[in-house]
Amino acid sequence: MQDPVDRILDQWRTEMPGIDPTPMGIIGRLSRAASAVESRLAETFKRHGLDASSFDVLATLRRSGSPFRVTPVALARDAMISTAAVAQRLNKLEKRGLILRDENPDDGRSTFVTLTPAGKALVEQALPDHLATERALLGNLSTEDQTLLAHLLGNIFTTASELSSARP
Amino acid sequence: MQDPVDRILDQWRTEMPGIDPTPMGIIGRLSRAASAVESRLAETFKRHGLDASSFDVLATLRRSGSPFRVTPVALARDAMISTAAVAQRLNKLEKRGLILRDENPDDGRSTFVTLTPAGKALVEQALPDHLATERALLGNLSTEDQTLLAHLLGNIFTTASELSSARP
DNA sequence: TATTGTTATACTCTATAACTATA
DNA sequence: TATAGTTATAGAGTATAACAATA
Repeated sequence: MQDPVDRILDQWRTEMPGIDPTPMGIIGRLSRAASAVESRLAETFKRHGLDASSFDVLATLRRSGSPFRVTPVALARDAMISTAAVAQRLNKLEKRGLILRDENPDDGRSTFVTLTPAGKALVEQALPDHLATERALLGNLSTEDQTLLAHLLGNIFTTASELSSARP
Repeated sequence: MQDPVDRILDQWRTEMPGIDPTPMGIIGRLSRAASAVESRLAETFKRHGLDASSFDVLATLRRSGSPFRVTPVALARDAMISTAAVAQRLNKLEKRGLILRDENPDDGRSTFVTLTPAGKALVEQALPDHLATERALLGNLSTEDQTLLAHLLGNIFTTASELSSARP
């Protein structure tokens, strides 16, 4: 059974017999799977007036527990983006009344980002739908396969992170 | 052993005991792995004066075999982007002398995109380095694990594609 | 001096729409 | 009418740099 990725590998084997394209099969499928999954998740978010980055912020606040308050630095670390990018995400969410920014009385430099009742309601409304989509995406995999997949992906993530920090 | 994704799942289990966040563990690791891998690949491409989308086009042309000629529609299908996006990728590559556009004498609407000798040389120079990076990213996985991972990812990709086309 | 957070700015990538030309 | 391809344009998202304020 030939899928598009297998056909690509065959082309390479014919054209460049000296090189082994096997790794492309795994990395290629990783990219394609991630991108297809992303599209499905985006559809779900859109139904709730959200996108992945907005949901990301709201979900981080929600799962942090009462009082649903996190600093921008923590949000940046969590999402692996710059604090400037966080500030712009927050501007959008603040305009919509989904989060608000408070001063930190103990540290004048710092800001508290807090989920508003509207923001909490929205993320709690989107969450079950989001999880249903994720469950559907995994629907063909047994529990054992899912556990295995999580481990394999975790391994790649770790390797990729170490590769990066290995270059000074 | 707790990784960041496990901590996120624990937070959800505490905050929303009614919902099962397990699918987030797999989908979350898929996104993170893909994004970390993408960063590593980008570093390699950069060393050769390329980025992922440019490499993508050049590689498609190269592996198509002599005369290294493909139409924009085929490139769009292959990369899963619009033909307008392809035209803009081609403009960049054409300015750099890495591809050229010819008319199709048999169909006046159609264009042939051809790899120049410079484009061929560049992609052939980048290819071994690119594969070495991919191999390094998979370095901790046995051959069996890699085969398994390819199957699991293929399964998710298929499910995601069917989910999408299932909505009319 | 280092940290927190923001804005201004520029960059990259994409899709949509409008258009030309050919089949 | 449908297909191939292009440009113009706008939108989304990011990072870098510069800055203000506080630690």
